[in-house]
Amino acid sequence: MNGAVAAKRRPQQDRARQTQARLLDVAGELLAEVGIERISTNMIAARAGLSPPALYRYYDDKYAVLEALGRRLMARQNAVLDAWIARHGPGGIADMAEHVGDLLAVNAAVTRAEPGAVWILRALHATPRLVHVRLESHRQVTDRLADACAPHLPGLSRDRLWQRLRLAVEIGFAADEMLYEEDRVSAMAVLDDVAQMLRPLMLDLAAG
Amino acid sequence: MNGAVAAKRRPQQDRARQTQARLLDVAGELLAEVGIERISTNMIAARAGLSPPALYRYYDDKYAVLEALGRRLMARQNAVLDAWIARHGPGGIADMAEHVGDLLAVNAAVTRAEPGAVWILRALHATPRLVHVRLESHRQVTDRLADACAPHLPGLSRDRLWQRLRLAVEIGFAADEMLYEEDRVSAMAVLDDVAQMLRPLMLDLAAG
DNA sequence: TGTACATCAGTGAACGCGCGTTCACTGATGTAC
DNA sequence: TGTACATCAGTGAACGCGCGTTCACTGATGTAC
Repeated sequence: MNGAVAAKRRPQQDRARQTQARLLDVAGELLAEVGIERISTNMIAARAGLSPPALYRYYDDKYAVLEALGRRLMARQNAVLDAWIARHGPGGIADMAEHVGDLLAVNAAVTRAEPGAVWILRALHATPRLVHVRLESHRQVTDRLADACAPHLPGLSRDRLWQRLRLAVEIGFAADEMLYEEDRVSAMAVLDDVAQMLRPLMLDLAAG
Repeated sequence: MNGAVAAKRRPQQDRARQTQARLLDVAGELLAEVGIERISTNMIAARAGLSPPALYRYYDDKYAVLEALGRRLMARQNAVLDAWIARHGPGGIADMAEHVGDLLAVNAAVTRAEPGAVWILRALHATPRLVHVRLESHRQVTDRLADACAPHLPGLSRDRLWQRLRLAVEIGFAADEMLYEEDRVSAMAVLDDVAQMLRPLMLDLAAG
């Protein structure tokens, strides 16, 4: 009477864990090289040095691979977000507003480090069966920021706070993504400008 | 000795022009329904009530269809931009900054009117062979805005102006796109907030 | 330390399917007289 | 107004290919004694 369908079992051996991670690394590379509408399970397996069926030991189907890839990237983004909140959350809205540029910078660093990161985000965005992953992640980021801000804004409705931060999150990610295709702008200048724009949006919450 | 490869000849009859437009309409619908990695030329032709080879009378290949679809949407966006510039450009930076909300609103209206508009934009974004279309369009929008602003900002370097506006353009489109997947925010509130953020960014140009 | 055995990781070969595209063709439309 | 003819719009059938996925299997690793 244990578990109904029970997804995939987690790998037991070290070799397997490496293989599983390699599949994601390779999928990221391939997304960047050929895009979401050309990538295939056979391609991913081949590049990872595996035969096609091996992939199915780790993922239920093609979409499960891409979803796992997206979730891994977003978990890394969440980790730097948590670190930032731990450092600046206690200092209140003013402290967070002042250091919003740092958050953009560390997030950009995560994206830069992951192979094909920007193509992962775009693929999730452009695939109906996967949009929910990105959406959930952005909402989760917004939730965490709202949790960090709310204690310092006793008079403000949670809903209004959330909506403002949601927009800020979207803008932060959009600016980061833009840097990967637009080479006519300076990365530093853009991140500075975005920080400058988001600061009043946050401080405004405290004022209003 | 006329033209080398010469792309596709433009259709001569009315019937043909309607067919060509219908192919794009249908492609937009299908992008929204099945996404970039499931859409196919056979699918597009079938939904348009045509046999597969008919599509090739109008477009060289699958990517040409999607590119044409993207360009048609962007031409419509450019049209409302031009109207806005014609109305508010002569009034100077202050007038434009004040009415930036109108621009966001009419642009959002264009997106809303086109079937699958948001999926078109995402598909362009996620397909290596098509990214250049979106990039060119955003740059063109930025150019036009820079042309409108430059006469009122004699002291400012064109490059700095352009980079600022480029960011504003990206943010405007990102906010518009967000509205289609995030139902926890109010469209009006978001567009208002974005307008409020972009206003100082523009006025700042005049001041600095 | 050696070995028998259980479990885990990965393979070779194959499947049915729909893809993008081309060919030689037919039916529809427009034009000249 | 009628008709012969040129051009344009769309079709039926087929192609080779790589897709996602499954099957029954083999080789690698870990464990108990």
